[in-house]
Amino acid sequence: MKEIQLIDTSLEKTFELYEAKFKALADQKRLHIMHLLCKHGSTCVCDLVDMVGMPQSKLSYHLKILLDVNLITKETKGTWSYYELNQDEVNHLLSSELCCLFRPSC
Amino acid sequence: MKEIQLIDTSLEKTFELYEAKFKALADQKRLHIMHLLCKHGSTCVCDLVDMVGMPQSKLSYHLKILLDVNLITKETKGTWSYYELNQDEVNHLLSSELCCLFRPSC
DNA sequence: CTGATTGATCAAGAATAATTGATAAACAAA
DNA sequence: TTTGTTTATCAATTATTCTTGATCAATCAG
Repeated sequence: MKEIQLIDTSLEKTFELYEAKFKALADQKRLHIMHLLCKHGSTCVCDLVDMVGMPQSKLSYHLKILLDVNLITKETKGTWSYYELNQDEVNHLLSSELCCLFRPSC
Repeated sequence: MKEIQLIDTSLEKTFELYEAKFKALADQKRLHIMHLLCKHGSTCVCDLVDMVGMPQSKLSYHLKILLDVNLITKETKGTWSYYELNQDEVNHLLSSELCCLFRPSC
């Protein structure tokens, strides 16, 4: 009984975690951003703005959502912020077919 | 140029498709439902109501969302509706680790 | 037929998420 | 210091999604 509770609790935490990750993935614009980061590697926000054609504040909003669930990483150099796709996270989450959308070799 | 357009268009459609699938996955309750369907196999709504402890209309709402993106299937027998996890779809979408959450053998 | 059960759908309200334009903080260059 | 650039954040609006209780259609049992 107690064990079952423990199992249920950890399952609940697991579902909570994946809910957050899938929420981040559940948006065309963010999938596009991830695809671009995959194709171009580490990219700064000002370049991304041109690539995706959306206002900077909107882009930052979506980048933060992806960053918060570890789907991308960020490195700041001076005034610039460089974002990069987190391949490991993508691989752990998605099927190999789907990973192909976010894999440079595909 | 035309080719690039074609590629972009199909990518856009691809992102649109996965946005819908990830939206369906982006909810604890629905992940839980999928997990239950995986563990118990084909299950009717009235039994699911007890398992998940949510009102029937709410459950039907979430089942429809999963059904619409093909993550589960439905078979009606008389008054009863039996739902089942679509293993193939899950496997095509998620990593093998993650699939384990929705695979009877794990 | 009558009455009960199953499950989908609807309308209204509540809760979340996305968008926008403006501002602020951090840095760089003159 | 002053000016310009880069990026994050904020507040307000808009849009989307979720929840609830009620109702309806279909089926079944008596």
